[in-house]
Formats: sequence, C-alpha cells, structure tokens
Amino acid sequence: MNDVRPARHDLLAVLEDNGHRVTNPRRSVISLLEDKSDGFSAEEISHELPGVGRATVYRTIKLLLEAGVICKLVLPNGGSKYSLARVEHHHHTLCIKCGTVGEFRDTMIERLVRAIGEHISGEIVGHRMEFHVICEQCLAATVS
Amino acid sequence: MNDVRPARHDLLAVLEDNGHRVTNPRRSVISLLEDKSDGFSAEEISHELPGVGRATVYRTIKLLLEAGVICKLVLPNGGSKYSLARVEHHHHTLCIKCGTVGEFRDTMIERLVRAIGEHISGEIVGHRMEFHVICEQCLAATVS
DNA sequence: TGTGTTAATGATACGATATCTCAGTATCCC
DNA sequence: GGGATACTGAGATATCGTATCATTAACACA
Repeated sequence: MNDVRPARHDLLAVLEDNGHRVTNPRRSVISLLEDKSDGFSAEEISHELPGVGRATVYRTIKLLLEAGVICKLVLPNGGSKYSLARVEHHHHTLCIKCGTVGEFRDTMIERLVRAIGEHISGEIVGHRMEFHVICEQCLAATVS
Repeated sequence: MNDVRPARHDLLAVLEDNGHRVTNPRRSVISLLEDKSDGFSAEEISHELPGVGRATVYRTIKLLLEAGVICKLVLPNGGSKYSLARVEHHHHTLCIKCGTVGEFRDTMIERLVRAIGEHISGEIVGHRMEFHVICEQCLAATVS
C-alpha cells in the first residue's frame, strides 16, 4: 500500500519502442504531462500548448494509453482525466473538491474481486474501483 | 447478494413528493423507463418518445437522479447509462458486449471500503465499484 | 550527408452528448 | 374557473473526442 514510487518511465522511449516516431509536438506533450503529478485532462494539456494541435494532443495521449504508461479515469460527470501509471495495477482516488487524482494499490481488492466473481452471473473480465475523497489539501483549506 | 427485488417505486409520486408537477411528458418518460430492466441511456429514451422533447427527457432523468430513484453509471467510453435503483446501496455489472447493466449488493465491499479508508490520505466520502463482465446471454451467443 | 517513403501534423469539419434560452403552454392551488 | 408559475420543446450552444486530408517532418538507407 502506498508504494507509489515515481518509477519515471521515459515516455518518449516508450513511444519509440512501440514503433512510433519521436517528433517535436510529442516531445512537448510528454514533457508537460511528466510534470503533472495529480492527473490531467486532454483539454488542459491542449490549452497549455497553443503551439500543438488539439488532435495531436489527443493522439499522443491515446498512444501513451495504448502503451500502458498512462491510465484513463472517467469522472462521474462523464469527463476524462489521465494520470501517469506509476504502479502496475492500481485504483484511483478522486478529490471531489479539486479533482486531484491519486492512485493506490491494495491486494485486498483483488481478493475481493475474485470472491465476488463467484457470485455474479456471467464472466468477469475487469473491474473498476475508485474512491471519492476530500484530499488533505482541501480538508486543510476547509478547516481554516 | 442477488436480493434485487423489484421494489417498484411509484416514480411519479416521488416527483410529486419532491415538489415537482406531474405532466404528460414526465408520465411518458417514467412509464417507459419503468419497463427498462437492464439500464437505459437518455438518447435511447428520447428516440423512443418522439413526442417528448429531448431537453425534457434529460430534465426528467436529472430529477429522478436527484431524488435517488435511479442511478447513473458512466461507461468507460464516457457515455452514460441509468438504471432503476432497486436496492439501496449497490454496485453495477456492465456487459462489455451488449452493454446490459446489472446491479448487486455485497456487504464485503462496504467492509473493504472501511478497511482501505484507514490507509488512504484524505477523507473518503464515497466510492464506486463496477465489474466488467460478459453476461450469460452473450456467453451463450459466443459458444454457438 | 542527401533523399525518398511514409508516418505525423494541424486546421477544420464532424458526430455525439448534454445544457441553455426563451416564448408559449399546462399544471395545480385557491 | 382563473392566475401565478413551473414546465415544455425547438433550436442554439458548449464540450469532448474523432475523421479528413493536404502539407510537413522523421528516419532508414544509400
């Protein structure tokens, strides 16, 4: 638990390894989102990179997603956020105040999934679990 | 587990109790979605009710959502489905083939949430858990 | 180091989803 | 039955993500 080490992949190298070209727009996108520690949205990245086309931002994010180095989180309102996939299989916390995304890993969940699987009709092929929280920062801000 | 009894609320009465008017468009929407046992989307309802404005469909669904008698499920692709909230607090299964939504209740999950809460920074205010499955029908269809 | 193949780019159009606006209408309290 | 007002629906608008396609840049190879 909480073994969220910043196992910094070289995202550019990942693209290269997957047979994609290293271009300037991709460099820009990647260097920006490597600094985002608490999740980011595609539009956010796009706005912060006026020199890069919106389509390219979306395409780059999709490539990284397919490579498994970032992961997608669909918000309750239907929007999407992404976060660097620091740990292999993990789940997310989502602050309902500021939208910060965190990640954690817990083997109890996997055990639970297996246990529940035996009681559900059909075949389980995946699961999604997320916690809606008020993060430390927002808690502190509320108290004041 | 699996205690999904059809505890049929009178959805119209719920609206009334919340101070809303009973109108013909709302009657149409509600009577249609009371027959949907495996989830529905707003657009789906709208298409099946050409006589009712799209905005009204969305508005009615939102009212029912606020009243807590239906619940919203955000799909991995960002779309939304809704289902009648038959059991108080429950979780969903989502067939990745046909999109059918099921619901189930399991106290193990709640216990797990409490246990994990002690290890997560911040305050947990809610959670969401869903299982991606291939439902019985789709399994049967695949075998043939 | 040049060059050709081909992947990548970005402006723009498009589709899907959901909300907003606002004049006209229906509800329901009295 | 009448009136205040919540509700309706057509259409405009906003947002998110993808498709199109002419132009440009990457990179393997000579």
